[in-house]
Amino acid sequence: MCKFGSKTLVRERERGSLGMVSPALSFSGKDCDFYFSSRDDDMDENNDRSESPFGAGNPFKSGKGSSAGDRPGHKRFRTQMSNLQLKVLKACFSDYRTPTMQECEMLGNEIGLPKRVVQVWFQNARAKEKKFKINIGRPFMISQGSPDGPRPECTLCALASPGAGMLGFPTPATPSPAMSLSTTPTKTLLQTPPPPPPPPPPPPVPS
Amino acid sequence: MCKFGSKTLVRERERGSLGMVSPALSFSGKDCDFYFSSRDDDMDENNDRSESPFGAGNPFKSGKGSSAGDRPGHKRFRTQMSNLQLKVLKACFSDYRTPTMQECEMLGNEIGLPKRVVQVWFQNARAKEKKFKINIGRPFMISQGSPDGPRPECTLCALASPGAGMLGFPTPATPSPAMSLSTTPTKTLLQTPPPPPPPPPPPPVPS
DNA sequence: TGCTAATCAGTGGTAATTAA
DNA sequence: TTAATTACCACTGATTAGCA
Repeated sequence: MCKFGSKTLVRERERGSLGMVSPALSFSGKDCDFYFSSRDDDMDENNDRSESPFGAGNPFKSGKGSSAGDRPGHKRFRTQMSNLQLKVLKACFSDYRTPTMQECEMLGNEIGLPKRVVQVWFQNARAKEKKFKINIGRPFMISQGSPDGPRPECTLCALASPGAGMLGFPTPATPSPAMSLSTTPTKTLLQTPPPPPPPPPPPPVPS
Repeated sequence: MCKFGSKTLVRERERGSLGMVSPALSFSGKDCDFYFSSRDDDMDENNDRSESPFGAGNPFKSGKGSSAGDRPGHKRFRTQMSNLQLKVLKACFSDYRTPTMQECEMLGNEIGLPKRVVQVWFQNARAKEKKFKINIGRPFMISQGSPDGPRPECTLCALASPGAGMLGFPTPATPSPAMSLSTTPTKTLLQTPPPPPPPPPPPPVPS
């Protein structure tokens, strides 16, 4: 089984092209260096966006092809996100924790970060949130309406509360199997409202 | 280790389509721009891909007889279906599980996917369904009213699928017992009307 | 140092292939 | 065609490592 291979990202998930109505973030962020890790697991594709409003000065992309990471003596690049970028990311995160690749890409374009970075940020954010929840929920003192408590509500509909910030999630700290519903409601990130909901039923083959 | 299922989410979102009525798929999907997958390793893609509603990019795989797949170093192309496409496919699947070649072709045209992809999808769908059926019939706790599927929705809000009939397609193909619920009903949040909560998308950035 | 971006390693779903 | 495999790919959890 091949575990990972490089990925060519050809994938297109649900193309949010729909209407991305994104709020046009026109930030003037400042720095955003991307680096590319071309390691296996991820793909990186650097979309070249060298001119994004967020400023992209990419330091130098490590040569990519060759695993830049394993290079001893090579520093790993660490993207320094601007406040603005973080703000946007957090805002989005409160809405949905697991954007699709495509959404990551769009969002990345909006704020001037490579898709990969956005993706990683979300991953880390999810991890962080989870860890946090577990911590507070653990110790004996769970009694109470614990903040994170096992909220019976459904993750589907209970999106995080807007103001909630990261912890807005209902998901119980414990990943109960049953819950694997993973809250990820993937939806179009930037709330693209475009096409109404139309699940066009399949026509029984137009014969 | 039960981790959560991952991705599944992207796909099957709400499936209330059961009733789906008007088909009307009039997509013009056919564009099919194909991208040739870039090859070898990383590279990336970046260009935005097509814009058709379906986006279908058909990679036209297997082109020549030289089995595209066996080519070492050559990645096998993997079609990434959009939600819309999946929705349609599932809906169709609920109607008839074994469409003819012709039907596959027509359907493919409607949604912008090559006949072959449609055909394969149906094959896999049948296989998955079968597997699923076998699985649920076994393990403990199957009690539930629904013979076919786990109901992912939440009772609180009942947001998810109303009738959730799962079109005949039990999405959860997960083998793991515990996970069987992982059907992640991902739904399109976007359209979730419920919470008026205005998810602040990306803040308008103060320039 | 703590926070967190990036990476490593492993898991699971599923599109595409191959065998029967 | 079905059944079994193979290969792709996004995700999670755990680490590693940069920088305030």
